[in-house]
Amino acid sequence: MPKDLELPFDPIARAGELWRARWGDESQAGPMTTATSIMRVQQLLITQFDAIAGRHGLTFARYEALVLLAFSRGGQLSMGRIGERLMVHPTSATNIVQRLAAQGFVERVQNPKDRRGALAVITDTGRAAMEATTADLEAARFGLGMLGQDDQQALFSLLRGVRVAAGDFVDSADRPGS
Amino acid sequence: MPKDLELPFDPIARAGELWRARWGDESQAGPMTTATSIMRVQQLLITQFDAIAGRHGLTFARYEALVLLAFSRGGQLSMGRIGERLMVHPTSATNIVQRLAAQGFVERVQNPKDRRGALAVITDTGRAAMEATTADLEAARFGLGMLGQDDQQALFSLLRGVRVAAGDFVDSADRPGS
DNA sequence: CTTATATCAGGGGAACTGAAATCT
DNA sequence: CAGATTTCAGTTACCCTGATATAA
Repeated sequence: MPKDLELPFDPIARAGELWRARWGDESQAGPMTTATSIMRVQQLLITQFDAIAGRHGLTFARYEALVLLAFSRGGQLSMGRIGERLMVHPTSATNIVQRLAAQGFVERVQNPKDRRGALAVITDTGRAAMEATTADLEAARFGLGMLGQDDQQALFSLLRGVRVAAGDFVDSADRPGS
Repeated sequence: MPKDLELPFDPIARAGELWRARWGDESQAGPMTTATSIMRVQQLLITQFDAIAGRHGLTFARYEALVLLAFSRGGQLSMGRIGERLMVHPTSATNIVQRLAAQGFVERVQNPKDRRGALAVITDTGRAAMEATTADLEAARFGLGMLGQDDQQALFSLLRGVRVAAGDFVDSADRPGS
């Protein structure tokens, strides 16, 4: 979706003004511009991240899978758990792992404890690609270097509220009775 | 990308802890978790928006194009301007308009002022689909109904900072000399 | 038998590149 | 002629659905 063309005005703010003019209702223009901003910033970040990961033969999605494996015990995980933790469909997990395997970044082995199951195991070259990508992403400060630590923290908290409300996970702080 | 599976913990916060444990460096775990949060929230929103637009035969991308046309003089715009304002590649603009035209939501006409150019003109049924989708999105408060007006405004401002830094548009407030 | 795990086949919406046609 | 506008063809990456094989 990306594009970099520099407009002399903020297109999102302008859309908000049109919205306001048409419905004269700040209560709708606000959420609309904020939602649009989230989408635009995501687009800016993913473009940047994919470019960085691409320098090491990865996409950001595949990089995330490598990070997950690298952080797991023995560097291995079943397809099911990968899908779960990456929040993608099981067939997407299979697909991602197949691509990584074709590149030699992971190896597919049979799960000895469940012969239905396959395990993805990160290889040394996979670990190296992951670490090189990580270093570059850190150097780019994950595209958010312009935010001070307070702003970055505030942004995380606000977004966390959205995720909790969407039922993304059970916020244990929401269950005082347990 | 979506999935709705409810985990008993915040997977993003957990990834942040692992990051912190490995590199012992808050300055990296913070931006990383915040960036991941942006991506996840975008995913939650786009899934919801696509579902709503789908009730009216649209995707969110096509809905955005209809909104743009509806707000334009005469309800018409060239492919180039559509791509520019939607921040998508020109070929993507062509593609979106072709799909809308196939549905009868826009009509393609020759630009009388530039015979190279085509114009997309929104039709009455296109306008109706757009307005029905808008009503549903507003009812859903653009997926951000859980945020108070202050929080919503704060979120917009923080994201605006990211957009400005990325050079998405020229912030006139950044040019005191002009 | 039911359930779980993973894969395969197939499709959709979106984005890109490169090349071409058409017009200014 | 050069440059702009749009389209076309082909590719890629991703995510999904539905059906299937295999094992728990």
